[in-house]
Amino acid sequence: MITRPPSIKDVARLAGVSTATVSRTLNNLSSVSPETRELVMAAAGEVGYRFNQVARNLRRRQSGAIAVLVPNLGNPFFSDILAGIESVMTQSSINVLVLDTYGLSAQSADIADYLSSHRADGIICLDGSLDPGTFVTQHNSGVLPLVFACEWPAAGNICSVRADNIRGAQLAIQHLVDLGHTRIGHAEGPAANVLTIERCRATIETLRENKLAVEPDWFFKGDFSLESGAAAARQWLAIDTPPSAVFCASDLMAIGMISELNANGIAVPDDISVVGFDDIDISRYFVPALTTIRQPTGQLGVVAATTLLQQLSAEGCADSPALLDVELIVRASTARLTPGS
Amino acid sequence: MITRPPSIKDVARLAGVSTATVSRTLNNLSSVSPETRELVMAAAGEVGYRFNQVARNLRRRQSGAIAVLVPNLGNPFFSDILAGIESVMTQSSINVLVLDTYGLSAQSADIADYLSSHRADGIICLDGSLDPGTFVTQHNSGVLPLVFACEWPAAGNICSVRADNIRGAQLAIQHLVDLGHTRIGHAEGPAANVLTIERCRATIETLRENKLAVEPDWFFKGDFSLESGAAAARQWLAIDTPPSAVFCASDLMAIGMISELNANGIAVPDDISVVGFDDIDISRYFVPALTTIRQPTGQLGVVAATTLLQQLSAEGCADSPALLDVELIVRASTARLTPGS
DNA sequence: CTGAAAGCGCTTACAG
DNA sequence: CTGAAAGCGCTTACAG
Repeated sequence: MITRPPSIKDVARLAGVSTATVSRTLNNLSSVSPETRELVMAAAGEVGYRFNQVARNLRRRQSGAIAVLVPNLGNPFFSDILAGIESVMTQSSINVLVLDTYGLSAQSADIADYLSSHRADGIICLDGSLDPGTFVTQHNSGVLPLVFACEWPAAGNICSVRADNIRGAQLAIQHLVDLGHTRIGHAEGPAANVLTIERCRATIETLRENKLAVEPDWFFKGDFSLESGAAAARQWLAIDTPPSAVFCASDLMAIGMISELNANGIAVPDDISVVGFDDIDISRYFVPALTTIRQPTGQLGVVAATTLLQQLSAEGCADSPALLDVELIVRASTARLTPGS
Repeated sequence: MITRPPSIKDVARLAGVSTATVSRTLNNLSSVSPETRELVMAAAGEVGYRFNQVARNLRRRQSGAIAVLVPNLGNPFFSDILAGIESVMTQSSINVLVLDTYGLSAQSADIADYLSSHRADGIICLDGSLDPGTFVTQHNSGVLPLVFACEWPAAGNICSVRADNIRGAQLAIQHLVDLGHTRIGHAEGPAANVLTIERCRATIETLRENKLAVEPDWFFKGDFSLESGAAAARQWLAIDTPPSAVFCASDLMAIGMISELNANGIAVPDDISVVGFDDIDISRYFVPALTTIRQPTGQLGVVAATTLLQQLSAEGCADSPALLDVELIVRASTARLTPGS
């Protein structure tokens, strides 16, 4: 025979106290006497009591969950951030909902609908292309507590945590300059993406500071993906005087590019130096091992989660974005410019 | 001034009907007359009504969420499965909670605790090392609806969806045999893992069927990771008569192995052929492009989600596990055995 | 330190 | 087709 699971009512009855006292005990409120506490805990154990989060959430008018909007779950870079977020939230006993915005981005109404039905108390958004207006779903025209991580919307003053993309691009370009390269190109991320814009701008500025040419033909459009790296390689192959070094906006692009160059008889780093961005796990095992800019991926998730937690406890968000350090990792895909190349 | 968000009570008042009627309208129950329906919808729009899932869930004694237990979120293979699950669940308006079991596996009590507080209505577990007993958290000593995907517990008759690992290993080994290899090794996944066991067993059987040696020294212990592939390479280098071909239990291991071999002057496929397993995105861009066994990763997630949905609607689960097809993808990391190697 | 009671925002048998 | 009412399992001012 199927009975319903025990509630605090059953615990209260067995312990001979009120449900209020059971609740206080379960919540570790100090106002419960040690004797009563023991009584309640014993009763809870005896009836096999299991706390019901849904009931608490309804009463507290919250969902007990935060939503993470991921542009593309399949991308290891994003899932690493997600792992960082998850580790923090689990400790706070907050549920982590994942939403893949891939495909949904177009109709962000879907996302707004989803979030508007009181499913999440806050949001971490890894997709900078999403209009923050999407999240204005609260009553009182308020916005759900919201933190952008990694990417962020170009407009407005939104709470965000970021890697130092400017410095990343500077490090990459300066590294190539220091190796003697004078013809340096850049394989870009998706147009309009803030990361694309920052890395691209810093690339150009650093080239100028070094009095090097900024040659439009050496800037290849892409979208962070493996395939767009391969496409950049094909463009490179078609250029009369191609750059001797290319800074790619992601490791995946660098890998795609090197792969396609290789298939066409161009050797890295002998014929061309390539720098990536991200330092995903595979980079150090790629052949050649990738020189790249390391982002603190997991840390990005951890800080974003911590920041959101602060917002949830009404502490607000710092005015300026949290900027996390990046680091140049020199491996085998870059080399000193040799006369032949 | 902060007011509370409108509830069906507010909608009912404005529409001049009962909350029951509002609820029926919102749930698209046919028993509502078209006129009333319109009245209600108009009122809902006017007050800016947003449905409250938490309240529904409490009333229906459910959580409206399923939990996905992932051994390691950072592994692109798992996040691809997660993406498949997410796509199905979102359509059914069910929340997807992610739990990284990395680190928690030891104290599976944590997981049991988490799940026992009525947070999830069902579970998809990608971690075969987790004891299904962990999920016996329901009252009536019932088990939460549960589907294992990709991995599964060795003991018992648990609902699961799997790739055809046996056939995958057969395809890999037969491919190497067909290329003329006679000394064939295997880089294994983690000990005690069902995938390791199945792939290993099928490897041995296929070698025997082809009357080839099963040489213990040619079986390298690993754990699916890049680093364990590199470790296998170091072992390979230390062998007097090493195998001329190695089947790796994962693409990551294959990549790690090839990378380390390369660093030691051994060329793939000239000196040794290597086959992977999974066909992760990067495999076709690796240098050399990986010959591998393709698993229908996203599909694995989709089928697991669909299966769990069936269980949730009390349709139960098929007795035999769902077996998804795998496919041999021949690329550049394997080659015909040449006299020199 | 503890209890009685109201209430979170829904759903759903029951009655009409 | 519709309403009145009970109830999901908690929390929390209020009173003592």
